[in-house]
Amino acid sequence: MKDKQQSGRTSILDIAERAGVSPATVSRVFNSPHIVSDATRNLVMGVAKQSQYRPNASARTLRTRRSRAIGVVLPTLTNPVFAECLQGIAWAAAMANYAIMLQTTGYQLDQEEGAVANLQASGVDGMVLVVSDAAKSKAIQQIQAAGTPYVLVYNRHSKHPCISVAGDDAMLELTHALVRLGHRRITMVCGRLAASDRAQQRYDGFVSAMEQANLTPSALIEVPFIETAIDEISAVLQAGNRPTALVCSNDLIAIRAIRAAKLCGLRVPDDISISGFDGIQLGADMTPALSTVAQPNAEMGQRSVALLVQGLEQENPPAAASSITLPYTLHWGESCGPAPIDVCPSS
Amino acid sequence: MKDKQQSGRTSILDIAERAGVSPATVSRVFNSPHIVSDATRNLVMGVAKQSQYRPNASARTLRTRRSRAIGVVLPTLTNPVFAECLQGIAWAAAMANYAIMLQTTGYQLDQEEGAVANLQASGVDGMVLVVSDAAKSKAIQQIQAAGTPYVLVYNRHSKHPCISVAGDDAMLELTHALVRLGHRRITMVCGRLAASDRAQQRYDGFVSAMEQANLTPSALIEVPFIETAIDEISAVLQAGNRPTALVCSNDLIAIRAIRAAKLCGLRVPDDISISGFDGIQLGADMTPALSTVAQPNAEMGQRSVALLVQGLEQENPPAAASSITLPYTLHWGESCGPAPIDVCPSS
DNA sequence: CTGAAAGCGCTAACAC
DNA sequence: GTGTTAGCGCTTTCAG
Repeated sequence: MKDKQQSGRTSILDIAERAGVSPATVSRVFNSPHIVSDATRNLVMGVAKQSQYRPNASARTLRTRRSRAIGVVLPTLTNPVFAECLQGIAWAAAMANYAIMLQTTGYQLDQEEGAVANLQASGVDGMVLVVSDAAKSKAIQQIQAAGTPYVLVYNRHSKHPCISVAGDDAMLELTHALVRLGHRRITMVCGRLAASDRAQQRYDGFVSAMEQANLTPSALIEVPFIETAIDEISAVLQAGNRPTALVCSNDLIAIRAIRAAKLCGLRVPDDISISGFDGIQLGADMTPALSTVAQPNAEMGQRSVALLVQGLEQENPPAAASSITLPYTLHWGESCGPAPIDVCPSS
Repeated sequence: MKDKQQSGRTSILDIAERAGVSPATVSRVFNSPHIVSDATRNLVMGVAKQSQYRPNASARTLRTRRSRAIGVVLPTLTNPVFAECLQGIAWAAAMANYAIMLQTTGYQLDQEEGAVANLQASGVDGMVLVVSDAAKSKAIQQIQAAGTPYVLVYNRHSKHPCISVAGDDAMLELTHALVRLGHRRITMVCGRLAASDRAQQRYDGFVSAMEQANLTPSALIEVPFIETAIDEISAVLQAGNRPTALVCSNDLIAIRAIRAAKLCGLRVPDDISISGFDGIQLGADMTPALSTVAQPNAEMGQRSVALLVQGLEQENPPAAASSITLPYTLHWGESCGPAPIDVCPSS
């Protein structure tokens, strides 16, 4: 009598039969409830509930060609900036009733392409991604070739739909502020430029600011993104005529720079000012609290999903024109201060 | 002549036709290449490649009842411990050629159930999750009712397959070490116990250690998981007869406690020792470097996927018996030191 | 407002 | 080694 549901899942046919209606009606109850009479709807709902019926996603996807899944491609979760963003993505996706499929690239270009390929194979409806370099990303080309809707986050490029912050402006503003605090010898510490167009843009802003202030930016320090690199930074801090300020391309690097400085016996910010970029939450809980350019990371994730979903629903994929530039905030923590006066004078 | 592929995706039928073979053969080429003759295999592969053919995942899933997707349920990505774990999950899943679908619960029980329901609806083959309380999780019951294979991470419970670390032992060991350093007034700062069985277990270890040392643990400070709570901690530090050591249930809380201490004018570790738990990577880059019980977070993620996938492949769902306890490491950073001698004597 | 029937793209018996 | 065929569970015209 009740041996029907034992093997496999209950299907729409079972529900139809038990409710004494056609499968089509059951389908309607789930997809367009309002076009079904109250009586039948309640009846079907009841049967479905007590049979613990769950529509089969693959069958639905196969039929409708829409998976309600969106692919997410991120460099790493080891940097909290992306974790925070992903949290925003997850919230927004849940709100919009989409599932998310995650892929991580480790800043590796071949992995980016692989991630995109996997996601295409999984049949996602669209993708949210942060790539190394939007300008020459093969991964993006693949996506476009397949006609999959997509939105970039953090990346900033006029030819793509992007949710981003004006990193160059932000860095320019930050650098100016440092100059106003009396700093003259300012060095930038960057993640590998080749692996991040954001770092490149931030560097540009830094250089502009220095030029406008008639200062020569000292040689850029390029460090790996994922490993620690405290040694490279220490070397610079121990050289003669060391910088009075270190401007870092992201918070993680700044935190390590602070450690490097302290290990060198320098006080932050008394002896040296150090700034970050991103506004990760932990930055505010450290001591000294990190001075940084705060980006609305979770919001950026949410917005990217919102934009993508909107494009999906109205069958009008997000285009470059719908890009959104979000405002940044200069967070003055405690890691930056006036330039020290007792340091050996410049040159 | 070439107007076949313009609408929709190319299917296995197209490839079969173009290659002059049957659809079944094309299927075989993709699923069991070795049972097809070299000649036909190469032929089909060629046609497939140049037609940019990608097997349709939903159709395959519908037919085989296996999605090659695993669901992941995590409390939050705002705590790097879970982000690091997720990174491990992502790696392992990619290695094993599985996709991952992510859901976040914010430590909310109803969200846990919702997440599981969504994942079931998405048709994942199995799930990896960390729940608030393994002992009484309705979410886990749902999973079991549906017969979906699953593995818990961080949670530790004899009735479930778990990848975990002995949090109680670890905390006991840590507390003993603190006692050996001369600390007598040690207070534990915990995330809400109700929201985390890990915190509960760690607390148990703390209490055991204190009892073994014939010390009375001062009242537990319970703080929220996600918000900052620096004020609550400061209050305790400013009270008379303050603790000489703060034992925190996770690194995030420890970092905030360090800030609270410093804001109260206390030096860490000279005036007060503060320890964390989890071993998030950032802890090592801070100054003082965080003293903590390090867990192999990424590895825990990897292992959980490995265990799950193995269970999936051999159609033998992971059981409690296959649980794995991973070793923890006491990381002595710089945030803990000998108890100060100048503090007002106890009672 | 509801039912009948076709088929989305793929795999797995089963024949040859 | 390869081809034929029958669905997996669902949605969606098209009738009524």
